[in-house]
Amino acid sequence: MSLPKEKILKIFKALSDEMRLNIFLYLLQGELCVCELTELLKMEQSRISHQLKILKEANLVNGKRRGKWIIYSVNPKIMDNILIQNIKAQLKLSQEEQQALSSIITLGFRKNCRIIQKH
Amino acid sequence: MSLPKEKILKIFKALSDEMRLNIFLYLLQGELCVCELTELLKMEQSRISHQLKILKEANLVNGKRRGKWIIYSVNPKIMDNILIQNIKAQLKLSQEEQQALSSIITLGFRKNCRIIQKH
DNA sequence: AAAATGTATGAAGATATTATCATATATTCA
DNA sequence: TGAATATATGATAATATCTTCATACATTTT
Repeated sequence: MSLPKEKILKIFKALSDEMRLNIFLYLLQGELCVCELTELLKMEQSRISHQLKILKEANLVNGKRRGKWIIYSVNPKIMDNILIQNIKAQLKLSQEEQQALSSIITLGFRKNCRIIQKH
Repeated sequence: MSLPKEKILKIFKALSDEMRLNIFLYLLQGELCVCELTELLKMEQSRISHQLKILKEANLVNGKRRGKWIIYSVNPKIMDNILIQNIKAQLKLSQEEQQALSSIITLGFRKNCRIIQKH
């Protein structure tokens, strides 16, 4: 699948931020809820949400509600694009990131998640 | 050739600007001096130069002096990268842009270039 | 050598992006 | 139903990026 220049530009903009690129790389490994991303990136929830919105608007990811969580995953349609396939092939999470991801999954973090809420 | 995340990030940043993306697409078609880019993009010379610097720092292009001109071209090394190859394959100049490029080349614009100088 | 041409660059102002805070909303749990 | 949890979002503050202007520098032309 080939995409028009504006869409590609939007994708570049979305991925031109380290934090968003990391979120995208995590999601390429599998679906995650916001609280899991908050834990993985050690950043405030609202910050994550804002970044997710930008990734969503670039059509890179989408989120669907499941219970009280919103589960984000890579938009399957965008994976038809060879550019995105190459990003996946070329960019990998670091050992530590991969490790952190694994523990969150195996420990079932989501079930007893406690988000850093300030209020 | 595979590139580390920081380099890819820098490339995304460089290409996340419409003007820079266009410059890069033009240069994918062949080398151009600054005054030719100024003509093609209808933008101020210093603006073009600043943008070229960012593309250069991302290792996407490089410039070498030839007479009084500085000729920019795509860094051949970066073309080893499959991501960049896909960008080239997927993103094309519009008809008008392609047309403008052709005339600049065939008319030998560079030789009697007059840059919009304000001073 | 002086003038003109082509390009680069630092600084300042103009814009855009991002982070943070406060709060709203939806859902679940007790 | 009320409290707690998970997420989203608008507004503002903090930063970063971009544009423009003035000018410097290298080369060429006269």
